[in-house]
Amino acid sequence: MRSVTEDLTTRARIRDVAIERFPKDGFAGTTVRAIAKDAGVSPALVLHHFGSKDGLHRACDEYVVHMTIEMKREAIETGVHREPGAIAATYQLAEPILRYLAWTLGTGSETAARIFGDFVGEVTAQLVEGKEHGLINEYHGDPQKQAAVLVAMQLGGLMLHDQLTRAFGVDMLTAEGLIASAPYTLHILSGELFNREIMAQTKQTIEQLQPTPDTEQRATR
Amino acid sequence: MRSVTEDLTTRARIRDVAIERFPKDGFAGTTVRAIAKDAGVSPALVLHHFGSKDGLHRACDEYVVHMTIEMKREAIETGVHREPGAIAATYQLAEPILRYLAWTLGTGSETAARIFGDFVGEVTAQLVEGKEHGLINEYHGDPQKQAAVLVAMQLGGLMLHDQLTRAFGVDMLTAEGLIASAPYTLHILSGELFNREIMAQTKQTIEQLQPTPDTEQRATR
DNA sequence: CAACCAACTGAACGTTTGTTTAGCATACTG
DNA sequence: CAGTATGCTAAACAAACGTTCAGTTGGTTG
Repeated sequence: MRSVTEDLTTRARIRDVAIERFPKDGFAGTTVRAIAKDAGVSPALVLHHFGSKDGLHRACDEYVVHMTIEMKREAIETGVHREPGAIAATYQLAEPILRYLAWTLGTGSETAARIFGDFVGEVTAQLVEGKEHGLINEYHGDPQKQAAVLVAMQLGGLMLHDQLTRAFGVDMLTAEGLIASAPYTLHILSGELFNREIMAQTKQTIEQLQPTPDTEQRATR
Repeated sequence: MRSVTEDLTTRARIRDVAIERFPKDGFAGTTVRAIAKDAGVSPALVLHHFGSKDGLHRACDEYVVHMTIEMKREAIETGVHREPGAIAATYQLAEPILRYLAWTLGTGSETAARIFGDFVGEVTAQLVEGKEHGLINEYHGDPQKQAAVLVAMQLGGLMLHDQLTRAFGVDMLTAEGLIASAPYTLHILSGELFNREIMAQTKQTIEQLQPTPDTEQRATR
């Protein structure tokens, strides 16, 4: 498989190197000199293009957010469930992007909050729409909070891809890994794993521990 | 509420400062001088007690793993669901521990693999036992893989606690946050959120995309 | 009291860090 | 052809880094 980074602008090549390095060694742990060496340029050029190390960080964030949106759009247009070949190609290209995304989400940065917020917004809409299409039975309480928990669950798999890769023996950031793990995820989400009565009962027990609603607005169904 | 770090050994105080700093600024981003300043000692003393910065890192890992085991044991003994006051106190003490844990899991270190592996082992046992007690209906495929996905989902909430805290308006690393979010989690796990038929059907569709089993050992139910 | 040991510090060491600056080549523009 | 951006580098800079070392406390032991 051909390397994608062959025929790129030098600027883009530097950025791509940074996107690979930051998640691996952290921001402070990644030196400008290391990035320059990987990209085959002088350290000065990195700063010539991005102004500063922070500037490079911002550029990486911007690019990854942009690519995430682009990937999502493309996935929808292609039709995710119908073309496993296409989604595989997308994933192949996007592995560093996903890795960077997972890293950013763990940093608690402003970008992380933005990405998480976007996902929650989208899933919230899907929850409301899903009730019409029949995919969603009924969400509990505030749909936005329901969406946030759902997104956190999903992203957990992304952030722990290294561990899941070890557990499954397949790279979790590829289509193959997704396909291998999806049945296990769906088994849980379809309610087939846990005993429904016991879980529902536990839920009620915990709901009784809720602090008094005070003057807070209460979420309605 | 009294600070817990008042009447501690200097060595312990340094370690606790490091446990707070590492997740916030990363390992490379945290300087020995900053740790020393926070602990009110000289930088030289940090290295006197831990040999090197890496030694301090190892000591933090060890301590957090130890505390995690201790907390789990204590939670079981106290009876998690019966004494909200006790669990609250435990959480109060353990917030930095949980934060450090979440950070470590994202680094892909050896400690992260160990912790994740421990969790998976425990949940796997719970899955098998759960079938007898009725909590578990039936797990899909390999119980260890099922456990891994489950653990990743759970830890997703831990690793994204900052985002969930914002979404819920309550600190997710406290008992209050746990209680606030638990009903939403249980709503999903009890199969009340998604339409079961559609999810089960999607699962079957994806199972058909599975690569040929080749010579791999196949997981049995 | 002398000897000792662990806890602790101030000052310094050599490296590495992000960044700056002056300058070189190439290619486009008038 | 002169002029001027653009992409790029080598060399150097001050600051900050992890670490070392000699030396000072204060309490314990013989």
